[in-house]
Amino acid sequence: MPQLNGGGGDDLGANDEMIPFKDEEDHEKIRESAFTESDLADLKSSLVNESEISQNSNSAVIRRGQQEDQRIYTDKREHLDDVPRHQDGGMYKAPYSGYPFLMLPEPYLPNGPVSPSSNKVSVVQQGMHPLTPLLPYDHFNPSPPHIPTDVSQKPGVHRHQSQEISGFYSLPQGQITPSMNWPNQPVYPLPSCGFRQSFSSSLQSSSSFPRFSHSLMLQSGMHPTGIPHPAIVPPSGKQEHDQFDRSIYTSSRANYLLFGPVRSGIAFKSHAELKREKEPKKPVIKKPLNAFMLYMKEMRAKVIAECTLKESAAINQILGRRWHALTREEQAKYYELARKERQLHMQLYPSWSARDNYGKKKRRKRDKQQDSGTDNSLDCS
DNA sequence: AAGCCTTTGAAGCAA
DNA sequence: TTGCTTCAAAGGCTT
Repeated sequence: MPQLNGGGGDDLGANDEMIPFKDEEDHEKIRESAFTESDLADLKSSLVNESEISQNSNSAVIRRGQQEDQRIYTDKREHLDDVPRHQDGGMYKAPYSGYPFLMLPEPYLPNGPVSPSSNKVSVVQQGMHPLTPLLPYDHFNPSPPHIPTDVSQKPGVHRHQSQEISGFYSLPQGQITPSMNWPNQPVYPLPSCGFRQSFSSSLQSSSSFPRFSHSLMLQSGMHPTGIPHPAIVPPSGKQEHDQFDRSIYTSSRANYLLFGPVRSGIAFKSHAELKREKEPKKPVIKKPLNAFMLYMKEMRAKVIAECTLKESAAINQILGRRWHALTREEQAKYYELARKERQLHMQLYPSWSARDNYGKKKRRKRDKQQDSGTDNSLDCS
């Protein structure tokens, strides 16, 4: 299995990267009872009950149990390592286009070169998982014979560049595809039926910039390297708006200077406000996706098509069941992918912390639970 | 318009 | 170390 690199090499939380498999028996039971595409109708009708069950059971207890199981499973990881990996030998076709898996030229990476041969930029095809187009799934083998997988990235430990990453994500030298338009392209696989608009081509013109003229690309949604990145999002959707407003303000101020306060028709903002406006808003760097999130991204469209469902909550319940029904090997693909995601994320944003995004939501779930009193579990009769 | 729902996993933090 | 909290995605729904 994605080896999860046991052996003390995996610093990216490999120990908790595998789901708890209580034992084979349970797993088989899960698989037997797992959602099948043929019983879609049953699923829809039972969905509520399932959610009720899952909600009524103490989630904290469940989590705790899972964590314990994870510990148990950690011990089993040696087993997993014996499991044939990616038997299909095919490509991992995750459509997720999370990180571009760029090979950043030295000047672009805070920590220096990714690899000795890193003077190139690799980009993934749009609409595909960054690892997909370039990497046969065999590349996910965490222990390529020639590449050490040990990346020490514990908190507080210097995150050195992973040669593994460079080995994984390199492209033919100098290759840049015109598809590096992360911010605008949907991260999702677009099903053939297309419930979304096609990829934006706004940055297709990026092919016109010979290499990253990064000084011109330092805008929201772009990594400081000048490379757009899906993990970077504007602090709010209003950013363009704000800039627009500012331009209006600028011209209005000119009017004020020319025509005075009456004809200019604006009330000037306080010095503090002006200062605040001048400070560039920090783009939000999102958390890297975990294995389940990657799985959801890949499978959501499929579930939507199969179940004719649209509500994410319901879809996620299905995906949660399917996730548990996956074999170790199947899950391992996503754990490994998630590990790569975290590695790359750490390389791109060495100083980023998940804590940075805390408090983004205005109303915490906890607050709501306090408000509602005690039990907010579903009452489906 | 903003938050909720729903899932699992990773990370952060307090005890 | 343990246990809890928050966030990551997503889109319909609720407030």
